[in-house]
Amino acid sequence: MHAIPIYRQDGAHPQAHACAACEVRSTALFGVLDDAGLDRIHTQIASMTLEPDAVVYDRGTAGLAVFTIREGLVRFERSSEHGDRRIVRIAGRGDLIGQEALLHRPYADDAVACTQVHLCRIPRALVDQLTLGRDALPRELMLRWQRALDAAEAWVSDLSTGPARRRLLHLLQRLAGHAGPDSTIWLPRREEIGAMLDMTVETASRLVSTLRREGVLTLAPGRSAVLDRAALRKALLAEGAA
Amino acid sequence: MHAIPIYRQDGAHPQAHACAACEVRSTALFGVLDDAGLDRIHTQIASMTLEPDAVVYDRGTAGLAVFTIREGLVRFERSSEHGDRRIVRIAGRGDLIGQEALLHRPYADDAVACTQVHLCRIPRALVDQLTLGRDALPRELMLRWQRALDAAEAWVSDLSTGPARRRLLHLLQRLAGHAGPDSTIWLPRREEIGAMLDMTVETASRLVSTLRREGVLTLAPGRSAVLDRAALRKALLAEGAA
DNA sequence: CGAGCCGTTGAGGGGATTCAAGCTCAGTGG
DNA sequence: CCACTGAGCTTGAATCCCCTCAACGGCTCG
Repeated sequence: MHAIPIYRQDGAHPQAHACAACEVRSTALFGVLDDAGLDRIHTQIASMTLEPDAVVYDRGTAGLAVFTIREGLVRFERSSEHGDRRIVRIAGRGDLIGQEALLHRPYADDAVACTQVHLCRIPRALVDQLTLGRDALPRELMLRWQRALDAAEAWVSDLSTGPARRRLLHLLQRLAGHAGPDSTIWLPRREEIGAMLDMTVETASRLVSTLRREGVLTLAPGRSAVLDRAALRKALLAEGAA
Repeated sequence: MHAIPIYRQDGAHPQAHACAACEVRSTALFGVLDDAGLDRIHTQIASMTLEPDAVVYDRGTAGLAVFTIREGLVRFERSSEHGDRRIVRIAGRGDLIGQEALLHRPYADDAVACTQVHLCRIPRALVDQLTLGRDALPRELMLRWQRALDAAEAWVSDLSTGPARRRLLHLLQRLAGHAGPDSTIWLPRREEIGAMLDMTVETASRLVSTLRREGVLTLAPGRSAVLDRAALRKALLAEGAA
């Protein structure tokens, strides 16, 4: 690890400034690149902002780019042949999404913004080009793949197992991981909770209300809420004991 | 794509013969290697056979090797802090497992043989060494990672969503994908079905019995069964219509 | 042969769904 | 300004699916 700035700050291109100011640059995909590789990339990376429920990409589309999440949450959806839709994973700040594009494969899920999202769009060709000859980048890529795989498996074991209340508590715990230090989390719509945890909106609503009455959760305006982390831990512990 | 044999057949080392005879060599990890890279590897790859319920590796262990499945099925398990265990994914012939070892990370799951399993154990150091300078291998690795990710997400959307009967039908459909042309599938124990689909053994038993009576399934000795693929399709279709 | 595991089936209860009715609140147009 | 509307959330009552508890039969194995 070096203390050298990862992205060069002397470029004239506007994106150079954006990269230099990027809050996640130390953990981002190109964190391993040196100056030699970095001069070329600013002009090809586009910074984008999406509003909640905006689509990043559609399942089945031939992808030409991967995306780094600079800020916000993105959910991955699949709908079965039966028509019902299920959220299979979420990704947050610092995560790389749409990696299947690098393999010239169609996107595997619908990717949709949960909150307002700031993304960097990285063309496939750029990664291909940087990958040749180097071996730090492939390793970095594989690391991200493994992270995604781990998240997907954890989704099965935490959010798709056991009674509804426990699944919701696990979801809150996970959302807390994406929260600021003030414990203000993004709280999904009831319908979205349903799609994440495979339950109806009514059940989701009942459970959220119960947790609110128990003091685990305090609703805040605009799809957000404040968590009592201690109470959440206690509630999760009580689940296990039973 | 070339028609050249992927593994050299003139080596004196016993593993060279095993590799030459390997049924999955065209789809295996080293399928992209040329002769130059192949001479060294035979001596380092170990062929192994495991009986059902034998452990390939344990979650949390510092892994020193990845494995290619030559034959059989392997399941990935996680147990929550509550003590209950959930199967989060299965892998079959041609799949690469334990890839996190390449990143010097502990294994993410318990990996357990479902059927009798034939594996090739590939030391991490060997892959590291072959990766340097080349770029075909990283691509091949990433492809496998993406496959695993896709499988994990499909597990959420197919096997963890909806009523018990539909989940079981989806599981059978998936097992059919690993079956021979005679439609004889490996049928998990009821307890294993429970861990895969998050249901009790009693429910699993009842549903299997029902499908047997409906003619979708015919039990065969030794944890196997014969599927009526047409009846299965019809049953799945009926699920959607309702 | 008894012990133990696995699978099956039954009866009863509970948790989640279904169906249904209000509620709040932001946006719209009279 | 305010009724009107529709989307999202909440709550209630009835139903049903699945779990729990329980008993029993087949099978392997010591």
